[in-house]
Amino acid sequence: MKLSTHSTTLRRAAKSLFGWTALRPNQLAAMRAVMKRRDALVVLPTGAGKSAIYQIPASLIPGPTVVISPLLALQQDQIAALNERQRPELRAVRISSDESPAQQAQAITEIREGRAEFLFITPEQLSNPDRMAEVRSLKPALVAIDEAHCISAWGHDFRPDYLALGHLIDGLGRPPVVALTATASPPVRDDIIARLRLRDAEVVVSGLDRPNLFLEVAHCPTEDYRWRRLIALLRDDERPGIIYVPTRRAAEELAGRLTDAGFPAEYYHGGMPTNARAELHEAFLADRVPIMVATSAFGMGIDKPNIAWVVHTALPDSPDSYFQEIGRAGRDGASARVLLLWRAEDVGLQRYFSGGLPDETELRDLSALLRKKPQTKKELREATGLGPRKLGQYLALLEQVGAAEPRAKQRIGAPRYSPQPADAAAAALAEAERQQNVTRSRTDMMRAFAETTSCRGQTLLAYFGEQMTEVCGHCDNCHAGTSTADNGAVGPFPVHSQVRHAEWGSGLVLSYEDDRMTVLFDEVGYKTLSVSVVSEQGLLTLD
DNA sequence: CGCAGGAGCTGTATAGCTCCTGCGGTGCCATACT
Repeated sequence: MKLSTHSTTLRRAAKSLFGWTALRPNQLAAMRAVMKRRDALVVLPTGAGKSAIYQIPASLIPGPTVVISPLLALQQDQIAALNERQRPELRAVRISSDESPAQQAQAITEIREGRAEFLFITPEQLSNPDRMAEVRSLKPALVAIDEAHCISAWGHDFRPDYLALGHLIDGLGRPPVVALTATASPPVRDDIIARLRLRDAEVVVSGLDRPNLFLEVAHCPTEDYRWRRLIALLRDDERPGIIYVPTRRAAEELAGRLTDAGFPAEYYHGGMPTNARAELHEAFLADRVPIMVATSAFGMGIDKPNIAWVVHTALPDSPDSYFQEIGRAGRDGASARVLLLWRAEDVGLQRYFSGGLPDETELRDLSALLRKKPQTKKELREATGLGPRKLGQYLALLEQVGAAEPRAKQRIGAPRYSPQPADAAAAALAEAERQQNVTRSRTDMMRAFAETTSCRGQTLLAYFGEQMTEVCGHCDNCHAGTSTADNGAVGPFPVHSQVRHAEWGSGLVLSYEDDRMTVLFDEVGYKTLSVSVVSEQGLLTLD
């Protein structure tokens, strides 16, 4: 049988290349989809052998594999791990701003001559049409998108080239695509599939419940109370852990204060020199740093089994970030503690980060400029006086509404049938508002998680579209006995059904909890509604 | 949006209040220097 042939081949390759004697059912299902040249979206926790899902099939399929990965440091680790094995069918090279033109040319040659299998690259590199043509000529047989949630998390403003990945894959000749991530809520999964334009994708999702993590939340009205809760945990548990703080300054100050108090701590944030970051990262992995105080910069690529606790000293921007960050604890299966110390005022910072709607006039002028002739970002910056950050955000928005597109030689122009500047600006502004609504509603959901007296495991997993039939038994509310056990609560509309609200438009029913239901609306984001009010007043209809 | 820190006022406590201003995350890349 053909399927079992693939399974046998895959198992044999796993044994030969990695020395593994078995593959997990999830791994095997995803690998078989890749072998059959089907698109796939894989949501598995880090450490579950996620990379092997593309690496093993890639070694078997003729033709090279393009690996799109967001961080150069992460790429470096992955390339080193592959090349350490000294197998030609696993050899990896890369093209990035870290390589000289000569090194870049050599990487291309190695792939072309079949001496290397994997080409690691960032979306920013591929968005250069000249680079794209070069990679396309290698005739890649597979594209792997690592940390695929970045498309949703970063694409909209921070790294706009992530948004264009669908186009970029088309530019490579549309080989099969496998997208991988450790966390993705249902709307984020949909976003990944839509943006990458995956066709009939095989979606592999593992169970998200982490029974060895004890979830705990404390409302901290004063700084002093927060400090005492933190110290209590550190006294209790001398194993290594991470403290997430909201700002760079908080990272430096808290690390200093803890060290003075007899808890040796280091700090880590994105404003530090690259080599210092690399050293700290390595020291933490090697158990030489017991306590790491960090901003969200400390994250991807931290695959350390014995992280025993994760503390947040402020409300994260979303359950997505929170789940990703607490997920780094207890990978070895040992019991681990997860503590959120928050105040309502924390929301202010998140509002600032999500703030700043574009200026419609500036958008219109930029759109008009693009219609005149294709220009480089530098030329556009000089002509408009916009900062690089703002310009990037505006161009991404205009691209989404069909009023901008990349051209050769790093220029950006207007598509042939692009809308009039005034229309483009209005559409782009509306899109920015929609994105802001959704982002802010995620923060609302994070706050709801912090404030709930129900089971936290159920609440968190409901956000990710997983309905737990029992209370989790590993959170503070379960421990205190306040978790209500009216499991499998049902309401007037089935979970995952499409509904419509007169004001908020269409949305997706995510979960029920007591008398509350959570709906994700396309335009305004997450909303929690009272089931009885919805029923009595007929607020929702099936869409 | 909310905070920290400085300025300035009050009005006699060499301190305490209020107001104002500036700041706040995540990382590619390119370019211009040394």
